Amino acid sequence: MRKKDQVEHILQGFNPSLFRERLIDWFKKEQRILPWRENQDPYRVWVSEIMLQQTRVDTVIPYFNNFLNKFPTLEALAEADEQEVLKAWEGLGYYSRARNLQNAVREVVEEYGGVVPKDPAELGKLKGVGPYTKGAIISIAYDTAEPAVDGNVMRVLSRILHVEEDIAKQSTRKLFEELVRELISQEDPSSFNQGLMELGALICTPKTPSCMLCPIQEQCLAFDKGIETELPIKSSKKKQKKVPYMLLLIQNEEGEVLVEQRPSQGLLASLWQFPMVPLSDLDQEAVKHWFYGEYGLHIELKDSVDQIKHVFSHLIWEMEVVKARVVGGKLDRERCRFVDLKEMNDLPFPVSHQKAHKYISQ
DNA sequence: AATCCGGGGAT
DNA sequence: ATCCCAGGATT
Repeated sequence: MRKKDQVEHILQGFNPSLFRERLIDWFKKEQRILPWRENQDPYRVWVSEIMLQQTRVDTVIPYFNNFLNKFPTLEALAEADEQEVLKAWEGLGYYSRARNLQNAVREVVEEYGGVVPKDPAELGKLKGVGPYTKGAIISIAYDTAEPAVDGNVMRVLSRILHVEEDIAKQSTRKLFEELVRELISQEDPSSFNQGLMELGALICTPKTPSCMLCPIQEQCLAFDKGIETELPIKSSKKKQKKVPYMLLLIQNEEGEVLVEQRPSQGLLASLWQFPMVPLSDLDQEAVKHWFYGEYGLHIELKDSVDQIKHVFSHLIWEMEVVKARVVGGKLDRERCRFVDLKEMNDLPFPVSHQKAHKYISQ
């Protein structure tokens, strides 16, 4: 009840029909030509929305085209091998998106007869489909008037309507959803939602918005007050923790390299990597001993060839890349084996470990 | 409400 | 260096 009063207060004196008209006209004229805008196929819209989570349009385009080539339909993706799906996602990040997408697609094929649900509640139950993605799919693929509030929408509306709530909070996203429910076009919710996001991507950008080109300039409270770069307000996140590792490039007599598959949950789940020795609780002399205990192999450390720093959203890996060779023992570890370079190329590797590929001797 | 989960581009 | 990106799941 309080949030409703807040919505009413924020929209006091605002002209929604003028806003809708100008936004949609601008979008229809200025929208970018993008592969997922070729048609309204719910599967294509779905794949694009998952890929676009926390990921820029220019980054997604080649992945989207490749992915739709390999998995053209819901059924094709449902039947695909998970490793193949991860390989198609390699380098895109947030790999649980790929696994959740395939899980959800399989559910749609089995439980919904291969038809992406049109009911928001049903759609929202699917793995990886949250409040934003649900609204995006339902409005873009099915022309249903539901909010699709992402970072762009919160930035654009916080400026136009002068909202000073912290957009890092979940409750603020809900506030914007209520605002969009009042503003959204019932006639063309797809162009309205996409228009808000397109405006955020092309005009109402984070640092230096192009207000002189904005179709909504006349209605924008932030522009009127000259505070557009002060909005939105977002609390800052804390910085990443550094974790030191030794990355081992271990080759046997045949020149094959030791690789292992990461656990099926957590960071970089199910991707492949080179053995990493945690150094935070280990001095370098103890590495060989630790490695024998974990892998059953006696190794001899050779050259240290590089120092790789890889930044994640919540931590930083600092990896010393060391070459090594096997001098004895017997490999005894799950999800771990020697592969030649041809095999290695078929396995999905995180970018952090791709950086070490070039140091492998031929 | 916090934290986890990738990688890259813009500033 | 810092921010942010067509966010969601887990705790």
